[in-house]
Order: sequence, then C-alpha cells, then structure tokens
Amino acid sequence: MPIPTNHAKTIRVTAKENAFNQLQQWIIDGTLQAGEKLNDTELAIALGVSRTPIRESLQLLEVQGFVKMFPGKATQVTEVDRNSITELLPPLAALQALSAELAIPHLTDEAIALLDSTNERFAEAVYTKDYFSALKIDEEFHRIVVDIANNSYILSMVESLQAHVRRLFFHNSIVLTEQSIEEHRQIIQLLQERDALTVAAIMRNNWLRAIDEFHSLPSN
Amino acid sequence: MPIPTNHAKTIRVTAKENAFNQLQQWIIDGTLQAGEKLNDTELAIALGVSRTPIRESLQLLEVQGFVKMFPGKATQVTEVDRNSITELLPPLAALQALSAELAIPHLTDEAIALLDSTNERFAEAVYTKDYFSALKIDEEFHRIVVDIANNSYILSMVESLQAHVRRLFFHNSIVLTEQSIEEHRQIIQLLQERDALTVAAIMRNNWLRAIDEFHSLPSN
DNA sequence: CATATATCAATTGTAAGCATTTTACTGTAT
DNA sequence: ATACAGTAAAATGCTTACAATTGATATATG
Repeated sequence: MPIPTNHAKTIRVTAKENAFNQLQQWIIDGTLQAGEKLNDTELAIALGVSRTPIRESLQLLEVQGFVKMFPGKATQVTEVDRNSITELLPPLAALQALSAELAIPHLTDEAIALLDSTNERFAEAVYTKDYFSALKIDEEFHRIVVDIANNSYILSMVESLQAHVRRLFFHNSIVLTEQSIEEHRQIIQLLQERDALTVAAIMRNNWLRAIDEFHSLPSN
Repeated sequence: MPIPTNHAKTIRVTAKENAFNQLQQWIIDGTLQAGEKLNDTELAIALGVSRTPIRESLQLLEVQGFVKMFPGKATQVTEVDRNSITELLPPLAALQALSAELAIPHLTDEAIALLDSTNERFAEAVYTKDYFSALKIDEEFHRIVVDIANNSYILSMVESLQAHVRRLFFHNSIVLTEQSIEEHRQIIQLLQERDALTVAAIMRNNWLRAIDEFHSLPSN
C-alpha cells in the first residue's frame, strides 16, 4: 500500500483555541452583544469544556480589545460606538501603508500576480453586491501585502485590527465602495514601480476613506 | 484620628499579574535567555504560585511575542537577533508618528509643560550617561504623546512594542544619543505650531535613526 | 423610616489532581 | 557499533475542587 505523502500534519487543536475562535466569532458577528456580561461557567457549559480554557480565551480576547475584564468582578464585551471606527482605522492605515513600503524590496512576479487575481475576485464580489465576500477578499488582498513585507510585529497587530474591522462591518459601520477596486490597481502598479512614497499614501487613503464615508451616511 | 484622604485604593493584585510582570521582566533583562525552554512547574515553584497563573502569563507573553508556545511540546523564549531591531522600529515609528499627528487637536498647556520637563529630565540623564534612566524617561516622553492622542488601539500596541525596545536595550542593540534631545524639542515646538506633517516626519526619524546607529556600530 | 450591619449566594481567582502526549532512556537485534 | 523498539518518566492541557471577593438581601438599630 502506497503511503500517502501529503498526509495532513496532525495539527493538535486545543480546547483553548477552539474556545477562543468561537468566542471571537460570536463577538464579531454580534451573537455576544456589546456590553453583555460574560459568565465563565455558562460559556464553559455552552462550549462543553471546563472554565480554564474559557478563562484563558477571555484573557486573550481582552488583549485584543474584544472584552474588558474587571478583576474579581466581571467580564464584559466591549462597546462598539461610532467612535470605534475613528479610532481603529488610523493605526491600521498607518501599518498597512508601512507594509506597502516594506513590501517593495521583497516583491516577486508571483506576488504581483496573486495581488492582481485577488483584486479581480474583489471586484467581482463588489459588482455582485456580495459585500461580505468582498470584505473577506479585501482582507486577503491587504494581508498579502503584509505577508510580503515580512514583518512579524506588523502581522500580528494587523491581524488583530482586522478582526475589529470585521466586527464593525457586522455593525454596519464599514462600507465597501467600488473606489477600492481602482485604488487596489493603483497600489499594485505603484508597487511594481517601486514608488514607496505614493503607494504608502494611496494605501493610507484606501483605509481612511472609510471613515469619511461612514460619517457621510444619513444616520451618522 | 484623621482619616487619610489619599489612601491608596486597595488595588487587587492578582497572582497572574505578578507572574506576568516578573516573567516579562526576566525576559527583558535577560534573566530568562533567548531560546531558553520554559517549564511551567519550575516557574510556578520559583514564583511561589501554582501552574495556572504561570500558564496564563505565558499565553499573554506569547501574544506579545516574548515567548513562542508549541502546544503539547514546550514553550521557548523568543530569539533576539540583530534583525529584530530592523523589524521592530519601523512599525513603532509609524505608530508614534501617527500619535503625534493625532495628539495635536487634544493639546493642552499642561501637556506641553509636561513634555518639556520630561525632556529636560531626559537630557539630564543623557548628559550624565545614565543610559538606563534615559531609556525609561524617553519611554515616558513618547508615552505622553500617545496618551494625548487618546487612541486605545495605538496605546496597547505601542506599550507592547516598547517592551521589546527595552529588551533590545538590554541586548545592547539600542543606542541613545544626544540628538534625541534636540529632536524632542523640535517635536514639542511643532506640536505647538500644529504642524502635523513635519512633526510626524521628525517623530518617525527619531525612532528610525536608531536602526542606522545600530548598524554603524563596529560589531554590526 | 432610613441607615448601617450582618449573613448568604454567586462568581472569580487559585490550587491540586488526572489523563494524554511527548521525550528520554534502556535493551535488543542487526 | 548503530539503529530501532519498547518502556518509563516527565511535561502539557484540562478538569475538578477550593478559597477569597463581591453584591445582594435581610435584619437590626438609631
């Protein structure tokens, strides 16, 4: 019998990881609402594990800013007010702009091709008004740039901030527009031209524009 | 008997917090060396607590990038190579530059005065070659700017990155020069003039300069 | 009746114990 | 002598149990 060479590495999935992912998802999609008080025991029962992995997950979620712990008292899901977007996007824009700059020396043809095809998929999703897919593909696009930049500090910070962006999207605070498609094209073009200054500026704008667009909505 | 009005709030200090702070300190100052394997039980005994708060602390330290956990196998202190400084400072510079921009609308006379006096203390420490004090005061200075900017996302990221800077200092990868004193003065001046663009540039430079200075050292 | 105090329930933080996986060692066979 | 297998020891992840705070309710007191 031929031994399968591509056997999946038996990745150990810990209860803590499962709990963390599930809780984060619940907070992002609103299952656990902003301001809601969280009870260790309840969550443990709901997820079929003991309190320990739950507590560990909550501590990680606190670092990420999804919950706030009051030692000895309680743990609350953080609020999502309209200021969140104003606080969140500037640092994300700055880090993404920096990523674009840092990516330039590491660019490859494959990377450019991947950015191109990803942006095409993004365009398709926007045109068909599949905004949730568009959001995820937009994340992919920017994540590629960060990956090319190859900076672990930036990567972990951006991942965390992106999770908050996803949460804001579920709260209807984030809007995706067709303008992003063209900006992405410019970003790819400028990366190829190795124009660090301009690509950083466009990248920053690509993110900050969402703030203005949000504030120009009727209800805001 | 007069009741002391300034009695310290009975802040509850948990075993986890103590463990976290101590372990972080040990990693930063080199007591726990890069690459060293960490044993839950040993650390628990050393700190006089059970494994639970130790494990929780290690998980937080992993998020901060001070240790790397291999689930089921082991936990290691992360390495500190000379590339660390090249990876660490650009995002920190970007976030500090952004902080300076964002601080401008919230500036007060008290804040400016505090920045001034802090920079005086910094200068004093540099002149007397008390470089460790200088590092801490330099941190204070930049922390004030971040506080004024009043952005919780930036604050938590900068705090974490600053801890890494401290670690690099202990590894002789960070050098403080007199030039910082003058740059700080410029930063204060530009903040008062509300010159967002220039202050961001100077702030960025203030941090990135350390990369060049490090690479121009004889041994690097 | 309002305020203060005491007691109780609930919840959090910590410790101890168990089970599974990993690692190290030892013995055996080639 | 080296490589491999099997077993023993140790370390991790999780569960369970305990201790210490907090908040609330009820009772006492001015």
